[in-house]
Amino acid sequence: MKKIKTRDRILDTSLALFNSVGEPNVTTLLISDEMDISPGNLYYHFKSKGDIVEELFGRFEAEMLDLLAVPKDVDISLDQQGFFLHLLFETVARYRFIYQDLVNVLSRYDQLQTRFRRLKKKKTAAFQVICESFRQQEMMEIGSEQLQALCEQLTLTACYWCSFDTLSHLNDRESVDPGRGVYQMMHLVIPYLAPDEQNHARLMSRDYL
Amino acid sequence: MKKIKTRDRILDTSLALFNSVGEPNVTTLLISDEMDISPGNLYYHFKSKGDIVEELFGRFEAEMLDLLAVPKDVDISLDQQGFFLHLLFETVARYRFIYQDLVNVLSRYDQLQTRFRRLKKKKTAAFQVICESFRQQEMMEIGSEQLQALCEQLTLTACYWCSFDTLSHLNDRESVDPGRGVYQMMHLVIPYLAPDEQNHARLMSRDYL
DNA sequence: GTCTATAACGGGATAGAC
DNA sequence: GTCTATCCCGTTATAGAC
Repeated sequence: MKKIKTRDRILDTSLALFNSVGEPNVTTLLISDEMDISPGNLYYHFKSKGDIVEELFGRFEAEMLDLLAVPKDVDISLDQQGFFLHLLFETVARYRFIYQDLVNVLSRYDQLQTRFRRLKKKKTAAFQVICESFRQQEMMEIGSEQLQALCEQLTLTACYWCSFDTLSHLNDRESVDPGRGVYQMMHLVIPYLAPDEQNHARLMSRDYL
Repeated sequence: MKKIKTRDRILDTSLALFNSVGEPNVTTLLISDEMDISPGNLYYHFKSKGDIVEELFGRFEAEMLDLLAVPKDVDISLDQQGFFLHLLFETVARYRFIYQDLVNVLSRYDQLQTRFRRLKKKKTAAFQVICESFRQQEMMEIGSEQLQALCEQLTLTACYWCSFDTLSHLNDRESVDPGRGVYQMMHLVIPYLAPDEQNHARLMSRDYL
């Protein structure tokens, strides 16, 4: 059993603390305390708290970009979409601290703003590709104005469902169930699906509750 | 021209600053500086920064509760709903600082948590009443499972649209256009409306762009 | 009611020994 | 690589004069 490097342990515990009590409420002292190392040691590995945040954001960004690289002009099935949504919500949940105080976090680390916005655009684009595929397979019927609104709505929900959900149970902020989010997303799409697909999607969505 | 009381001026400037740079980034010094009064003077009127936040939240809460008191068993027209949404978004936009760093704000002033959650529930309930009215007028056809998902979605959007929108233009955080939010909300409802109403709603929604 | 001055605190960050 | 001790600064909050 290989020993995990201190640097990585810092990132891991930081992430856990950020998620559970919110990034602004986490001091460098708390992090080092939790790990039973000295504050100085922490600053040996990272020259500032901001650096930790940025590196965590970088990880998130990389995972998301990887996930959002949806191939164009390929037939996407409802099940594949469900799986995609599942992964998406799972990833967001793992880095939920970013979204929970979004404006605050982005305003303090301002190089993150453009990167975050790019991510948001990619998200919308990915949903557009998926819907486009559905449309080509004649599984979906939707006007272009509605499509635009739908994809925006999907992006909004992908970003904020996790925060919205924790509002309902602010007590235990450790565990987050991504299922409900997937369920909501599917129900956004369902009205625009062809009748047969609607039933399929409805049945599928229940598995996520 | 009557002189505005200092106490109220503090609340007003605080609100403006909170909205434009985020509550956590606003110090009591900044507030008093902006008003050209001394920090001590500020503390004469409010015993802490938290008190200012709480009083502003109280105002928001009162306005919202007033707005959300939708009468039951009354026929609601699409136009009335549009007006309601407009007021709703306008109010949220005026107190958008609460939502922009929601988790952070709620975690630091923990008595606000339950109050906020109650507000959220009332929001969902109000949407349910409206949809119920539509259904009774046979303007809307929707299953109870979908209805639940729809109302949750409406609540989510009502809460977060404003923050989501400012992400697109983080430069000027002073002005917020509530129109797009109303537009999105309408497009959530449209798929479940009867054909005639759909057209009406679509036309209406464009006015908000 | 409003001001100035200052105390008290907490968090981020550094220096230097081991 | 890790530790202890310490500095610096911003922020909240208070004391007391006007």
